[in-house]
Amino acid sequence: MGVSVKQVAQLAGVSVGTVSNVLNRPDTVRPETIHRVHDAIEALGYVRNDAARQLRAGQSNQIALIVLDMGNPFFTDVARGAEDRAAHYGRTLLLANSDESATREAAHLDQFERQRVSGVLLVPTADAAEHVARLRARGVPVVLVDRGSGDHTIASVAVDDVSGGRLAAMHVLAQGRERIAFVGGPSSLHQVRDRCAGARAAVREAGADDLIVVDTPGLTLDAGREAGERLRAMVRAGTCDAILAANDLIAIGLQQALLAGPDGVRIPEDVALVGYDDIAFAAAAVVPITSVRQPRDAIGSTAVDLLVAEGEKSTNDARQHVVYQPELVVRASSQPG
Amino acid sequence: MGVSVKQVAQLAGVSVGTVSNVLNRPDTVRPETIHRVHDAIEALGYVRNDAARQLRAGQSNQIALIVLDMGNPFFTDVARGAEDRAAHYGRTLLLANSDESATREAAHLDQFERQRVSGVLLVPTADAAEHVARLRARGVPVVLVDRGSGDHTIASVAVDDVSGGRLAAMHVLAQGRERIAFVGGPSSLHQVRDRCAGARAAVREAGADDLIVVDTPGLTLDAGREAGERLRAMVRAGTCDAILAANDLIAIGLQQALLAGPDGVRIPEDVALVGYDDIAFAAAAVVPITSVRQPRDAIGSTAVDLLVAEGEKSTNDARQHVVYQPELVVRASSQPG
DNA sequence: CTGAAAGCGCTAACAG
DNA sequence: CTGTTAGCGCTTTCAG
Repeated sequence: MGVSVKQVAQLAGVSVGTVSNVLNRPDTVRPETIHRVHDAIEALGYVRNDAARQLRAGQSNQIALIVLDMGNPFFTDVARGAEDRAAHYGRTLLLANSDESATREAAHLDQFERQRVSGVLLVPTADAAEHVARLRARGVPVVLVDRGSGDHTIASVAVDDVSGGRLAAMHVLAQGRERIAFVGGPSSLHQVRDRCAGARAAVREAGADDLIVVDTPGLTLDAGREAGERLRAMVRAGTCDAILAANDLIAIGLQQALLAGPDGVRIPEDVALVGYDDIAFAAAAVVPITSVRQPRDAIGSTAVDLLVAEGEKSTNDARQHVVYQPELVVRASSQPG
Repeated sequence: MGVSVKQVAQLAGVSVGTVSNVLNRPDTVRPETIHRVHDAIEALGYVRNDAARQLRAGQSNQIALIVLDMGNPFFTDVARGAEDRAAHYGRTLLLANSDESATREAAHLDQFERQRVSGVLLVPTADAAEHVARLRARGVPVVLVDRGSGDHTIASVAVDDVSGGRLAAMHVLAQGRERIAFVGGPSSLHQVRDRCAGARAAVREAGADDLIVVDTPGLTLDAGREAGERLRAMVRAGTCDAILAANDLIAIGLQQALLAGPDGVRIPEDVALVGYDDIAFAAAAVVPITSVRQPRDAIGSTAVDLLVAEGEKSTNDARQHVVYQPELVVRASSQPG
């Protein structure tokens, strides 16, 4: 079948040990021998077999990243940041998508464990705790991404979502809006809960009406559209004058539904709209969407840094928890009007 | 380090061969033994080592997919289709991003070759021919995606981009638009060349002015915005009344720049805009964008089908070439005005 | 500086 | 039905 070191060695007239040395520690081999070996490799089209190498080594140099939704540009940006950083450490990034499903998440984790990846970056689903515990029990380094871990022994990189929710709410409150809705879900996701909690706190402090919470089955364009149908009626009835979305996909979907049809409402005149993540498409929407920006690249690259640092710790050492502060980017969808 | 079959065998009081049988051919093992082995696996937290298994097997059951831009929802949709289909065959999909760079593409291909993936689905960069030839010489099955291969011995799944370009052009020509621009690049990409060629052919046949071709450095939002700055002036000067974009990211970027500022132009009154791919965000743009739809999921899943079929062929057999027909989805950005 | 040999964890014969 | 054993391709001592 494949070409192996043995054949290379034979053609070059050396032993397999020497071929291995040429490949991994060229400085210990005579230049002329190196040359001969390289010629043989070229001639035979030899390609190293990672499975064998990894079997020998005991683990791979691959890092896995599991995100909640590959269709969300927020996560592809995080992935890009992680991939670049991983390359910097000479590691490969394996990308997987849980689609917010704990089952799919578990399946991917199993697969990665069998592959003996050197670590896992996980944007966890709601029910991830158990899977994570199992992984760590087996000694697989884990970094939680886009979510602070309550557990001090698990490293994490996150954005202060409570603060982000507060930021969004205070922005619309400052314009005198008082009937504020928060749209997102499932509420089992921490991102959703925290952003909602932040918004609710701001609303309470301002003495406005209680936050209207609209639950959605997921953080997608479609979910946003569906919620928008319901909210359009509320806006027309005057029971809602500002909407905070749990992410930009929801916000974009909401906007489409709010503007649509003969009974469409005006943004921001009738209702202000604020998204979350500040993906590139938020600025390109029908009415450009105000959004809470997260440092997407930095989240990914920092996660890789933490994972690499993880290698040097024992299970019970304290872990690092990086928390970024979000930032409000104001656009037309919430312009005072 | 890790727990191996040997330890499982010992605890269960059987031999390693039996453990392997329990795992891979349970029907050949007495139920009670199976039970004992499973208990031991559970107790020890045994996880199969894929590297060893794969080394033994000679190749993995992983399929690789390399796309041009993970940030483009078109490709994530293709990837989703491929992943689902791969799972259906009991295979895992490895996802990688070349970012339109032949260097990155080559690096990923090398990596996948070392991993002995069972095949590669490739959305090729402009300079991929050489890499592909090398892969195939080593016996790695390859399916070209989103691009018909001139070579009959390489399987491919594609969309008729010439036809798609023609569709877009005929649509705006039918509205009496005669000064049509095509925006996209780099022109080394076949997608760009074919779509442009189709548009040009339609324009010629209609006897309109020659197609104005605006080259961009990539198929991204940013590239679209930059091109939009230039085109806005042309529209105002009356030298352009319709724009065909090589994809939706370009179209969305274009639209942002065209509408922006005090000298912004109106869409579709001053200029019609047509995109390509029909990603979800096209419908959510400031002015919803008319687009040429491709069957994204089907492209991904068919690619996997072809790759699997590939397994049974010898190098010189003819390969299958699936070509989908695109479909025009008309929205406000090109509404007769 | 180079060669010989052991062994990583697994599976697939082949014997029992 | 179960046990024994020979490698898969590689790296890494340990001798030469």
